[in-house]
Amino acid sequence: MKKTIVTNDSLYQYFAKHGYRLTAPRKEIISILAQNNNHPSIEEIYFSVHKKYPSIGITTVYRTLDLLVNLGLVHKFDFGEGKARFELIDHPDGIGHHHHLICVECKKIINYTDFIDKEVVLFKKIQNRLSKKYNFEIKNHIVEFYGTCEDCKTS
Amino acid sequence: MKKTIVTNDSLYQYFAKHGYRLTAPRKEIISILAQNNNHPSIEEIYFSVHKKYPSIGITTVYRTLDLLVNLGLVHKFDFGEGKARFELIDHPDGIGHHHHLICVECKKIINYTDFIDKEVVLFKKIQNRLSKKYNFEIKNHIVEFYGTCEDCKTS
DNA sequence: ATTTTATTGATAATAGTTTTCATTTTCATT
DNA sequence: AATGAAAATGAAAACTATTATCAATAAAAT
Repeated sequence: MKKTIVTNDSLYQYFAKHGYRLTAPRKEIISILAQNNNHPSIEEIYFSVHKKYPSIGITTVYRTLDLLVNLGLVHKFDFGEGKARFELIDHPDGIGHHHHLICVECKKIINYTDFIDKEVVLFKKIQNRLSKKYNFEIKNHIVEFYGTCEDCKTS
Repeated sequence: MKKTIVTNDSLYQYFAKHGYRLTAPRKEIISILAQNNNHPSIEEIYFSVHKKYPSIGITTVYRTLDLLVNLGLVHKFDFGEGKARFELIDHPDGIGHHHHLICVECKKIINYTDFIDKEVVLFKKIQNRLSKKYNFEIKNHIVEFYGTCEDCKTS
């Protein structure tokens, strides 16, 4: 799946502009996220990165994800499993953008893209108004439907 | 703030139907939630309930909230603070329904109701299609905009 | 009344995340 | 290229929200 990844150069600029450094472990973590749109957890990211960069510590993964969230490059999800999950933010109207159906029982997550167009058009409008009204710089949004999935309805 | 609270009787029926009992601590917890639309945390709920019902243990609060979420009466939020927050679910088109703006830095939460009508109309349509397509029983939805608030933009 | 089943509360255990701190790396400036 | 300042890293310890355990209690069914 193709993501609208920024080039290393412009990423570098972006980090520098905010006073941070685009180091090897950070690049590796971003690269893993770019290959993966299944909202991986810290542990999953850690293991993936570890293959290419065995010296990495899990603390760095935590810190990097935190940084990426604050830079507005990554979104942090909590689907009720007791651990966070992460995903690179595409342009909200770009390829790859999706919303979620979440089963409150088994925590299964379904990505859907139906209606995304209509949702995005509405949200763009809402976002403009809200950011002006509250002087709030909106970086991304999430939409989630909670309920019971096919498998858990019966049992 | 008025919530569309079910009466004790019908609540009782609802619990019974699912094989649960509407006990004193559970009633107290629900009552606290009904008075409070500021998404309280477990600890906050615990302290509130404790005033009226001092013998309650925090474990019961955890368990009850978990139950209420599974029954579809309460929504569990995670705003990135490392702890959950809860809120009674109103009818999605009813009074009190709101969406959120969340500051990724200071975790401040702004409830907004602007555009709720349009959002709700669209979501009702989406919800119908999704629940059929995925055979998923949707109980509620959330919409959240993430970004940087007024105060944190400058610093 | 009695039996069964669900619920409760205290405690202990778990797991995800954060803090601390000494070491290393990166970048800007010689 | 060498140096110094600032930022980033990794290991370990500390923290904290949440969950599991288990004996005691309360509620419903018989």
